[in-house]
Amino acid sequence: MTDVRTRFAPSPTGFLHVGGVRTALFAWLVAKQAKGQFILRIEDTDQAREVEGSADHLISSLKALGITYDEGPDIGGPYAPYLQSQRLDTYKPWAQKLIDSGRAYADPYTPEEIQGFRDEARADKRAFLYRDHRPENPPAWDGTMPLRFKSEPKSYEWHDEVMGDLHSGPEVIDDIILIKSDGFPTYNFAHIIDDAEMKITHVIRGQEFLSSQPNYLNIYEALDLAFPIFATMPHILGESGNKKLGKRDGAKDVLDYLRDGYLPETMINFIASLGWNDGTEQEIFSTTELIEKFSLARVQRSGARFDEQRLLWMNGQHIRLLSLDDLYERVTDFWPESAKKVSTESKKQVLILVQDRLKTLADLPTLTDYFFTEPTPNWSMITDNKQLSKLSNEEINSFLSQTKSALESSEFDAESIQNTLNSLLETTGQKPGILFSLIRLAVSWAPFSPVLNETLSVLGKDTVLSRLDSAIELAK
RNA sequence: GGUCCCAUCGUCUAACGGUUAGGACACCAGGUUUUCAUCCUGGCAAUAGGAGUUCGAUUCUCCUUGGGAUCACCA
Repeated sequence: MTDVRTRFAPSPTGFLHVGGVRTALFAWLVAKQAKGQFILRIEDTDQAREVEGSADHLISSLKALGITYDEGPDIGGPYAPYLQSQRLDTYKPWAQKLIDSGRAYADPYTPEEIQGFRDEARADKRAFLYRDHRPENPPAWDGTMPLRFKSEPKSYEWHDEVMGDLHSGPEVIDDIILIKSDGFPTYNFAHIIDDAEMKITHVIRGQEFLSSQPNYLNIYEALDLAFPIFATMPHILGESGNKKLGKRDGAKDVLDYLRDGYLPETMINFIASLGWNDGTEQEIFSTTELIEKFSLARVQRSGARFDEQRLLWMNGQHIRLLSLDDLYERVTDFWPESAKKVSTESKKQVLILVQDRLKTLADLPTLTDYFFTEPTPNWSMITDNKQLSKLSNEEINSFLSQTKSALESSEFDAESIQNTLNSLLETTGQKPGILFSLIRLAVSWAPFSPVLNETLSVLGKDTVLSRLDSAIELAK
């Protein structure tokens, strides 16, 4: 068994979105599982569509997600270069081979003439095939005209690791362009050569290439190349509508998800589970588990919709799995302004309390701001509360005052506070839902906060007492 | 339009031809002698339609319908 070698071969036409990530991820998983190699190759043969800087952007996106490659444009490898625009000399002999064997010829038509043929076919309600207009005596190819493949129309049956057994008829085989008049090869030609040269074993790509697959098979044969293993991924659909997720339909840059506080392992887990599962009821997978358990055969054939709600839930799950130190590392850029000068120790104490509540790292400020700075009282949080709104200001004043004096004489570790709070319930005769909600708001004025006794303990006695004072003032 | 691919709860999905069609997200209702976005329990909710094969079809076959992809000197 030869080494498994898979590749991700994007064109540098913009940012990397979840659809692209999935293709890359699955190819990566196949390679990792087999202890083979994963290669990044940039398909930049269309200078017109190229977007400045997107190759670098692609590279940093893969790195940020932890999808590491063994060979690539920035790190080189045995089959360098990995930028197609730098491989022009590689394609020439292969093109020549086809010319010599009579399987490629110069296309003498102007684009307008071809468009004319196309319109004609359309008017006749039949499919346009270039080979119907194949010139009888094409001129010698001098590089200024497109080089066309001279196809041999036939039926094919082939196997696809994801889609199963596929077939096609001769009517889909045509004389496609191998080399454009600008001297660059088309994707259709270049990827076949590169995959062969780079000894790629598995060609994993999106569904949009399925209909040109028979043409590729025809070229492999003309070139006398063995077929690699094919795997066609179904598309990821946009949130609304059934369209393939693309940049036009609001597909987001994966780096944006990371900036929004999603963990790389969440993105990996989520994207993998879009169209794949291991047959058990497990939902949360570490990247290591994914490498171990992934299989192309279990990839769904139908498209999957991208569901941000599920992504959000999954991110919370992954955040909870992190060790405190790891989490602390990752939230470095997410603390509120007010926490900037606070010690690591204090921030970690706060982090322990909120780890269970974070859904994205970006939730950190709203969840923790009041630990580091004086919160702005918002009395409507009391009047809008179903239970608290029934209390009169006198009652509020009284409850808070009793709380204050009880806490004044209490030790301030979480357990002592809990005892103090519990006896407070007895002396005031209030339900926890009312008394504790009141205390919570008085010290935090936040919509959500962690367990009360621990929150108070971390805030510290002085802060708690002074905030209770302020609230008592407000209730007067 | 031609060709190809696809079709289970709203969404992601599970189910050697034999299951009360399972799980997860979301939603709803309870619970956790403490709020809450955590956690726990429960509920709602699906095999697109029609034939056929079979003792028995979500599963196999065909038709219909629906969705998608592709028909570039883009990838």
